[in-house]
Amino acid sequence: MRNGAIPDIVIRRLPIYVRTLRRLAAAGIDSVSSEELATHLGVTAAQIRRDLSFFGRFGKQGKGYDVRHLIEEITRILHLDRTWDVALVGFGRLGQAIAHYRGFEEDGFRIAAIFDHNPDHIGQVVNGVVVLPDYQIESVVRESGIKIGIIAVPADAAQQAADQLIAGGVRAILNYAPVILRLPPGIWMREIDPTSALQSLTYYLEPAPIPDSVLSPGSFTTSWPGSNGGRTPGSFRA
Amino acid sequence: MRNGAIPDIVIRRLPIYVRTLRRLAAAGIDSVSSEELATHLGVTAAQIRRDLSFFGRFGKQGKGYDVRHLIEEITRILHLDRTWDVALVGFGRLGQAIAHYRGFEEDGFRIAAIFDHNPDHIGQVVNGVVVLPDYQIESVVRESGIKIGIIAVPADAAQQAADQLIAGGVRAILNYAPVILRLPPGIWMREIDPTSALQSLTYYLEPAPIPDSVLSPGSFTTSWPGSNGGRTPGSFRA
DNA sequence: AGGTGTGAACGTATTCACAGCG
DNA sequence: CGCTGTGAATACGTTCACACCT
Repeated sequence: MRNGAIPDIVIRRLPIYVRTLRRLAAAGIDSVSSEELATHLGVTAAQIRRDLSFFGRFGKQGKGYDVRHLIEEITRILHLDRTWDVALVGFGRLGQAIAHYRGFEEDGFRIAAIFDHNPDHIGQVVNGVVVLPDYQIESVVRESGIKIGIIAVPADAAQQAADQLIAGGVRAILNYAPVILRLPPGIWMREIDPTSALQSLTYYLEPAPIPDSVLSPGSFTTSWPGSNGGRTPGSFRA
Repeated sequence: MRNGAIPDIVIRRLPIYVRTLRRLAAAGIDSVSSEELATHLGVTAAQIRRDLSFFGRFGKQGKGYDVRHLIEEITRILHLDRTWDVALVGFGRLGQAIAHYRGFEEDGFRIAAIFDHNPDHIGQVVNGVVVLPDYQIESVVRESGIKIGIIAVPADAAQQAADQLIAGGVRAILNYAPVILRLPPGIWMREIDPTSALQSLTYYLEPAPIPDSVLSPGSFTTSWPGSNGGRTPGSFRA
C-alpha cells in the first residue's frame, strides 16, 4: 500500500478495471489472477498489481483476486457507490444527444440540470428536467449542490460555461468543446475530443489512397498475440 | 530534427497545436514564440519546441514561428491536407448524432458510408449517404478505399464491427463503444469514453455532498497562474 | 537582444524479477 | 506450488539551461 498522491493515470484506469471485472462477474467468474485480468484488459499483469497496490492489498497469494470484492473496493475508491448529479451546459445537437444517453444513468450519473443560451431550447423537458437559461447556472448549481459539469456548447462559449459552473461549486468538468479551458487549481477536467483523435490517427495512414491492388486480408482477421504486439498502442495508451 | 519513431503522445498533441495556431491566424497574428504559444496551450514552451523538433526546424531564432507556415507544416505531417473518407458503424442514437455532426466535415473528414444492423435504420439517408446493412461493411469499405472507421454500436457488437472494418482495409479506428477492442498489429485506435472519464473524476470529489455552508466563491473566478498551478492536471495530461 | 533547438538532468510510469505468503 | 506485492531496473516523457543563430 503506497502513500501520498496517487498518479492520475492510475485513477483513469480504475473505471476500466471495474467495467471488465463486472463483465467477469456477469459471466459467473468469482476469482481472477492479475495475469488473467491483464489478458482481458490488454495490459500487463504487473501494471494491474502495481495499480491496485496503491490502495491496499486486495489479492490472495496463490489464488488471485475475488472479483466481487475487487469491484466493491474500486467502486468505493472512486466514490461510485452513490449517484452523482451532473449539470449539462448546452442543449444543441450534442447536448441533446448527451441528455438522452442512457449510459450515464446506468453508471450512477444523473443529469439533474440542463442549461442553454438559446430561447428556443429553454423550457424543453428531458426526463423530467427543464432546460434553464444559462444565466441561472451559478445559482442552480450551487443550490442543488452539483459538483460535476458537462460542457457541450460551441467553442467560444465554453470558457464562460466553465467559469459559471465553477462559480456555482462544480469541481469536475467533462469538456466536449474544442478549446483549452483555463481552470483554477483544484478543478479537474477531462476532454472529449473526437476531432483531434481523428486528426492524430491520420498521421499513421499513407498520405495518398492506396490504389487497391495488393490488399492481402489474410493473417489479419484471425486471432493474434498478447496485448501490444506490433506497435499499435494498447487499449490504454491511446 | 530527430529520427526514428516519433512518440504517439507527440502526435496526439499536434492537432491541438494546429487548432490554436488557426485561432491565432484568424486573429491576424502571423508570428509566435514558443513561449506565447505555450501560454495559449497551457503547456511549457520547452515541450512545444521539443515536439516540433521531431519533425524539423520550423522556427526563426530571435523571431519565433511563422503562424501560417507552421500550420501548413503540421497539417502536412498529419496528412490533413486532403479529405479523408470515414465509415461509420452504428446508426442508433449515438451514430445518428455523429452522422449529423458538422464538425468532422469542417476538419476534413467525410462520413462516406454508414452501416447498421437494425432493418429500421437501413435505407435511411444522411447527407446523401444511405445506411447499409452491416454485412456489407467489408466489401463496401474495401471498394471505396476507406481507411478510417468509427464504431458507435453497443458494446457486444463492437469487436465484430472492428473485425469487419479491418477486414475491409481500415487501419484507424475511433471507438465509442465501452469495450477493449482486440486489434492486430498495424491498426491504430483512439477511444472516446465519457463514462469512464466521469467515473475517474469522481475520485477527486468528496464522497458525501458538502452541506453547502462555507462555499467561498472568491479568488476563484478571477484570473490565475500559469499552466499547471495547483495540481490540477493541465489541458493535455487529462 | 531575443528566441530556437537540443544535450543533459530530472521526474514519472512501466516492467522485471523475486521474496514471501497462503 | 501459484500468485501477490514490491524493491530495483528500465523505459519514457518533460523540463532545464545554454550554445548558437539571426
